[in-house]
Amino acid sequence: MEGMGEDTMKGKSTGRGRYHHGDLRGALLDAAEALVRERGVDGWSLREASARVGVSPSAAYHHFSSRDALVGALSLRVLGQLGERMGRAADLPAEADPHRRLVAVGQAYVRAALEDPAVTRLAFGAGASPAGRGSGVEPRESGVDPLAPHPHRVLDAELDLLVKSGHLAPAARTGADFVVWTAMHGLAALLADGLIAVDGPEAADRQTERTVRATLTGLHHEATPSEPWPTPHSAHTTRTADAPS
Amino acid sequence: MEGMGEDTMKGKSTGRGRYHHGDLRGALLDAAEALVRERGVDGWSLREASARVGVSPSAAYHHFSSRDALVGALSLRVLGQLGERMGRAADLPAEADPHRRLVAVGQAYVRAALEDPAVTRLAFGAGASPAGRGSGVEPRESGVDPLAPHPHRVLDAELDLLVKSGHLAPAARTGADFVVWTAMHGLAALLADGLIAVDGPEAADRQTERTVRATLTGLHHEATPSEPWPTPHSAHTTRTADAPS
DNA sequence: CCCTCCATCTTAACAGTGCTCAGATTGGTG
DNA sequence: CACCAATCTGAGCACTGTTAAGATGGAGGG
Repeated sequence: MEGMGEDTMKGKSTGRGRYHHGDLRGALLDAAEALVRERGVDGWSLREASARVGVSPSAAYHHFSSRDALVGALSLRVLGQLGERMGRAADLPAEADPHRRLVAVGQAYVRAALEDPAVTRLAFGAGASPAGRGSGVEPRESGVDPLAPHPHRVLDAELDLLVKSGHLAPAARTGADFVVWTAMHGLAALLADGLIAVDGPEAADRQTERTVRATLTGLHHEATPSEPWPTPHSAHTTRTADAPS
Repeated sequence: MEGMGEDTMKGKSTGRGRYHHGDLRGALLDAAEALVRERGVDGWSLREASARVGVSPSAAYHHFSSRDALVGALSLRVLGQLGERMGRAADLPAEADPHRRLVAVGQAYVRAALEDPAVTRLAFGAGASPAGRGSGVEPRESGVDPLAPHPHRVLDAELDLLVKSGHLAPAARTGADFVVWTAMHGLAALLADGLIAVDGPEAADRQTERTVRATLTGLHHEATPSEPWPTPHSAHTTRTADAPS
């Protein structure tokens, strides 16, 4: 779905051997994303990404001021894609019920974390790195579709819709976005970090639905008893701190 | 509260110059934790931690099979401390109301993330690293109080109590721990990753209370309209992907 | 057409990293 | 006291992020 189409202009094919790559910045982002997916958030190096693109290590520094900047840019791109995905999920004509729309948004959010845990982890965590903020020179945020909405904004719009349609009391609207975001994000983070395991995307969807609905109507007001539940990857049981020789 | 008391047995003082350190493993964990606090999850090196303890870099490898193993052990220790903290918060005689107990547990969880974002991030994220699982030799999980309960277990017990006291329908009990954990964890993760900002611990406490209560009674059934809300550190606005020279 | 400009990329190098291995140093045990 | 096994040291390897100085070649003006 990506990784092909390395140069959009000019002839030739892979860009290997070409001195001027065409879109090195994008290619580096692609390579980094693939590496993150393959080997985890930190299981790769700038040099490796450069080599994969067919370029010397220092070439990357003409597009990103540091490795952290690369990660930050990738984070932005992934967050944008996530926002788009959420928006698309909400606009599916399947069911126009505002509750269902919100559930769909949450499911898109959580599924992304389930399908691509490492990339999602990177996307969420890039802001906390020490050099994350002020390492750059110029803010020109190229490479990212500036129209791509942040996940939080998509959620916010959805809640407005919920109020307008009379499904949420205006008094409860203030800050409700954070409550719902928190719920979605918690599930996504627990899955991405491997602290919880579910078997299959459908199970994740059910869990997401219950979580989102609970924040709206409350666990107290549940009708249907429910099905198989996540299993905790209990760190105390599973993970071990080892001592060698 | 920690970092002092380097050698519990034998005389001398700092352990510097002593060939046998006494408790190098613990000292390394302390140093690593301090470094994480000071410079972020990845802003430190094994060598640096070793140097801070006054020991050669390779000494660490007699206690941890790799750097990742150190991080994993630290994660376990921090999670244990978090569990204890949650348990303590629940047992405060302040208010015995089961709802309030659950809120207190959540507040302990979230406050930890707020006070020590980097360490908390490490604690949660250590399991997802590629070498996290099978890198070790022997599972002897020394150094960690084996009685320290995992946060999830504390939460679970609290929900049982909620059912026993008639505040939660048994039908809704199954999987409710995951729903509540998800909510707490989402807030903690968003705060630790800097995707949300609140001003002061009290604001965080209020947000936590609302979040936990929402998962129980639902946003729909809220009575009191509420106060200042978190501000999104909107990544699209704040963070920038930079391009040099 | 050529020629200059300058963004783009390269080669070379530096300090610092995780990790290994052969050997020095010890506290405890026979 | 002598030994042993645990503990720590020192040197060294392959690799990392990052920087500096020089090569390359596409774009635009003459």
